[in-house]
Amino acid sequence: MNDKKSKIVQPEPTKSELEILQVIWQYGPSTVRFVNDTLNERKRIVQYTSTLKLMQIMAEKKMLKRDETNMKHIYIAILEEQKTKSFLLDKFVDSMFNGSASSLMMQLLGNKKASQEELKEIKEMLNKLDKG
Amino acid sequence: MNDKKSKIVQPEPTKSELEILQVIWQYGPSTVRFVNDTLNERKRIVQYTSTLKLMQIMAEKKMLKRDETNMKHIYIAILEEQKTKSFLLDKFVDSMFNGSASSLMMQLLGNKKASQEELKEIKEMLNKLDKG
DNA sequence: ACTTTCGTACGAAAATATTCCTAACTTTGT
DNA sequence: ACAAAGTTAGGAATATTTTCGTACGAAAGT
Repeated sequence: MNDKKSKIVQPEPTKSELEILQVIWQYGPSTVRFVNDTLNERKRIVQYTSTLKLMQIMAEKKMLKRDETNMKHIYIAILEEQKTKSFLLDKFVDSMFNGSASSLMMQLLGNKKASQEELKEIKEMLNKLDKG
Repeated sequence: MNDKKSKIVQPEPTKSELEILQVIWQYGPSTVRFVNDTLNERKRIVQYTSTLKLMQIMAEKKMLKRDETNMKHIYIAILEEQKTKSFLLDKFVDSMFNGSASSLMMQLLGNKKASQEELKEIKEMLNKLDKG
């Protein structure tokens, strides 16, 4: 085993890093300017250089990679949306609901978050799983 | 309006605070010693005084209150388990799945976390909701 | 050509969260 | 009575995350 670190670990994005990832996942490869504007619109006011810094750090951490061919660097997500969300959801379920998906559902169904609409969707989803 | 701050906000426990809350939620009012031992068993090594300090801070923040009648202070959860978990789940769904409970379910069902057993439970749960 | 705007790099400050050392007091065991 | 072990208080050190100021170069507008 020659590698210093042979274990590949899912890096765990911080809250702010996640916000940035969400933007890039949604819109694809983006400039700092675009990400920063989007964050300011939908989240909160933050200086351009703060977003820049964070995205640079994320590139170091290999969460993003960047295309430097042009002056305006383009940042591309390395962390995959599905894998990352699945990983974080797992951790969340583990720590909050002792690993029980159904406990989480319980909680969710007791929430206003789960509307009639969604309940229907969820049921359909389950039925599909059955048949498949 | 006489209050300095009339808005009641759900305090958001940090990761470590959450670990402590979990123990107290599970076992009820506890001493620092008990919480620390439990954390060391199931989570990770941490000095007694670290746990103590954290629990003191949590008391200041009104996440816990303490009974000081005896030398061994007893810490009691003020944050309610259901409310807190529901609140955090909400935030999680909002930030990760754009508020969509069914998206989260999707993800969950694609996980090994949702076993056959659990799928069954979840379905029963949904059926009960229908009839009720 | 000049000025203004926009971009990156870099370091440092600020804010937050976590850990633990030391001191002083209490209880327990011998 | 004394030593050992357990307890809290408080401050400080450390670690982590987040924010932003400053410098400087590139591009765009006039």
